[in-house]
Amino acid sequence: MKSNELRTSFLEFFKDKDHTIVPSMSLIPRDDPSLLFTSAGCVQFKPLWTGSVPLPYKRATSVQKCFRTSDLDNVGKTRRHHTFFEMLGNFSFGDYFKEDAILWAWEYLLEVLGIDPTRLSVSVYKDDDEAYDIWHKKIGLKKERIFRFGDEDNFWGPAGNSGPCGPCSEIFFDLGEKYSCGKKTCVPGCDCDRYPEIWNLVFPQFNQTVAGERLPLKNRGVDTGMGFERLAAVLQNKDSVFQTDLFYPIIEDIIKHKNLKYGEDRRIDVAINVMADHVRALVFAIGDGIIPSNEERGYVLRRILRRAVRLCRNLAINDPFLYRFVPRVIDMYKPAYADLVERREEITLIIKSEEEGFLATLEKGLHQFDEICKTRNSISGEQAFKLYDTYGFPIELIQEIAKEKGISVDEKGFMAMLEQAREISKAEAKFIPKGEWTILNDENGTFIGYDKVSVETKIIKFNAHEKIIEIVLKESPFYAEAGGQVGDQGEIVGEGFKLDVKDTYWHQGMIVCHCKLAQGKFTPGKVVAEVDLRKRKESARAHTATHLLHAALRKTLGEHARQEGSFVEPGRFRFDFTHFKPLSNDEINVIENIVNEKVLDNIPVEKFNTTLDEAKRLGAMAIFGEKYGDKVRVVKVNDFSIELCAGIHLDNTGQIGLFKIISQEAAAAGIRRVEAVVGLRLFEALRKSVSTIKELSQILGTDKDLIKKAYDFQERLKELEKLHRETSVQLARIKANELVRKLKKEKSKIIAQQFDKYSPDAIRLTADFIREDTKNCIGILYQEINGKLNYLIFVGQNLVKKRPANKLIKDVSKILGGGGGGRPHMAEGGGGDPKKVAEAIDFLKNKIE
RNA sequence: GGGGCCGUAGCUCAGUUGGGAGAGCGCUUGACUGGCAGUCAAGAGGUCACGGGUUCAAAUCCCGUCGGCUCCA
Repeated sequence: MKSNELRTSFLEFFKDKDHTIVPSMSLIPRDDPSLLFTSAGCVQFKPLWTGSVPLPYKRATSVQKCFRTSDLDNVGKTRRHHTFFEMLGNFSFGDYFKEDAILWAWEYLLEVLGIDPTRLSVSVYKDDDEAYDIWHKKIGLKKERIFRFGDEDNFWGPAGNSGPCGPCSEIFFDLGEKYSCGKKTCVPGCDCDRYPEIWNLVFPQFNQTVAGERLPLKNRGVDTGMGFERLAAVLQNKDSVFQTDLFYPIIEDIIKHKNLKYGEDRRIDVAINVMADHVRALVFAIGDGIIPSNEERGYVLRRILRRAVRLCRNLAINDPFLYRFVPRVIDMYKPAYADLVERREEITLIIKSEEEGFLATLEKGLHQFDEICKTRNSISGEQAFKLYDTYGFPIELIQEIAKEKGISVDEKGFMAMLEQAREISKAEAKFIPKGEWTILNDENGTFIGYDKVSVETKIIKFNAHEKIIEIVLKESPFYAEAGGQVGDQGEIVGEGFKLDVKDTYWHQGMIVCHCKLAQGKFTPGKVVAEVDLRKRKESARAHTATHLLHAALRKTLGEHARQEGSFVEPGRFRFDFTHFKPLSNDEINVIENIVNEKVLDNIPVEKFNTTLDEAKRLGAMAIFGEKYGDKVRVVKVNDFSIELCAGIHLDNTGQIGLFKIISQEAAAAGIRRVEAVVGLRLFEALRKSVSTIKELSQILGTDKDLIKKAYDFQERLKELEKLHRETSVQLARIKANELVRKLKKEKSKIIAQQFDKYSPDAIRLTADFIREDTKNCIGILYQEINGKLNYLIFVGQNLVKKRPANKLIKDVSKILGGGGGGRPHMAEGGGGDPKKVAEAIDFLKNKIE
């Protein structure tokens, strides 16, 4: 069965059993900060089991995009590990339980897929007799094909650090003797390749807290996950996932490009597998809006890409290479993930430029490498770590190159330093209250902030740790960070205490206020919650302005200028959009004009809830990679701008006040970022710049052509500086001649001369000239500035060894009460007392005679 | 969120314990010259990222900001 058919057959099977087909969530998990990536099919459903949101359906089925890097080192080497994969799942929330889950799984495998039941065996949790009996009595599976395992294997979850978990039952497929590790202990569940686990049926019945406690789950149910790629390998009768139609077309492309042979040299096979896996993962991750970067998700992406590039090097590929296979991946996945198609060029470009970036980094690292090799023939742990940590040189590559050059690497020392760095990083990580959530009322807070900014309500959940307290309110006027708009700030006042709300965010369907205790002692109960209205207003100005900007960009630049992300805070915002070149000044002017026209037209901003279909019919813009429910909120300004958006907006565009773009830059390849300010903040900035210009015109003595005037001044200054330099040289020459003549006439060996109003440069030059003319003298040239003495001591070439100037100046400075230093032929000092000059000169006279 | 490194001429970079802002390439001009980066000479080009501090003196030391690279969480 082709994999594209397999997907549909699964969804159709469960649809027939009254399941709602739910689309895959983005690889970026929404409102779950404990997870970096969507790592399983159940992630998007977590709040449905805990009951923190109302149930939209009781049964669901999905094919979920997933991303895991926990086994990164194994990817490509084994027949079943990969970073990106899809998971087939069926889910029940307070509805059917073990029996139906098991019977349907069996039915699907046997009757739809036609799998030979004699090749299947199962496991259950050690004391889960209920599941055991269903397999044994209802299905009729023989006892020797049912295994009981403990917590390690048959208790699942939670995904992330808290949430639903429970016992599970796994289904294994027997590939046959030849894949076995041969040990006597080789039974289903063995680590070797013989019995891949194809389906895991989880029965979530507990809600594990952050602290590790397991509470009964409100909507206990079923959560199953079947590895799509593994299943495809079984059905297509392939040795490994890389030979299925989910990978092989990519592999074919790779070997065609470089005339490689697949299946002959394991080392080459592994490299090709890794490349195929990683490029597929990159396409999906970037498709969901993650961009390679130096932090968080983006960093994981960067690491994956670099791992692949490094393996390219092993195949003697030294140019950007991976990006070539993006079209193939997208082509393969088009039937199930059509939205990738329109992002093809962008994804290709991002991967290509990241590859180029890494190749440049490697170039720099190689330079460092050579520097080290110049001086010694081994690399210490510290040096290896520096190459790795500062120059981004993968340790594997350090070893490879060292091997080529025949030098050793202190791997133990390297690992020790890496471990140390990890510890430091962990220890300093951001403080999140580790305390326990106290649940006073097991209902969900509701957001009422669209209409109200102040409300009397009560605390229903809280998590306090010293002065940091996280709070869930029954009714929250605080907007939680979403859609790029920062969370509201404000205060919560209760009996005998006051809390400052520093931030508000979503956590598993709850609106959480991150607070700091400002006054009194915290006790839960009735409170008055009030949003900081001034900040809220300024945020709303900025947010409504992003919508106008978005529309103006599309109108000016074309339909491709689509929003990629935004960051909205009081009075200003950043807006990222797809566009391939910088905006010209003309374009910026046009865009600003359009937005400001809409502001001046004072158009009402309509906000209403509707269905997703209706919103689409209206032509609403949605942000790519965002997931929307069936009910959506639409924000509409005439026909000019219609967007899906849950953010806080103004009542009419006039409240924006004024709009101005203040900067633009590249956010990533193919993505431009503009920053703009609005409202009061913009007004403040304008006021400041007007007064700056006013002051400037006063200084420059003109109120027009300021720029030309400034250039003129600059030009004039340069001329004068040049003239001054030339004069200084001549003056120094004259002065030097004079002093040398005097020296010779007096047959003295010391020159002491006051040089007031000379520049340090001129004094130095004079000393240079004197040193050219006479080799046997010591000189001190000094000047008085602000009642203190600056001085320069020089020593003739023949005396440099015997009486180095930098030593003399230490002693002279002691006499004068200042400080100084320099080089043997010339030294400078300062801060001395002018009255003691004579004493210093006497000292020098003594030194030379 | 926490570290490391970096920011100096158009480009690639050097700049010792704080004490004259440099090299190579490129550019301009002139002379010489039959090649492969031709040779020689002269010249232009710098807010040493920015803002504070320490100091008689900061490209150099300290603090902060911005930007780039990089490692970890």
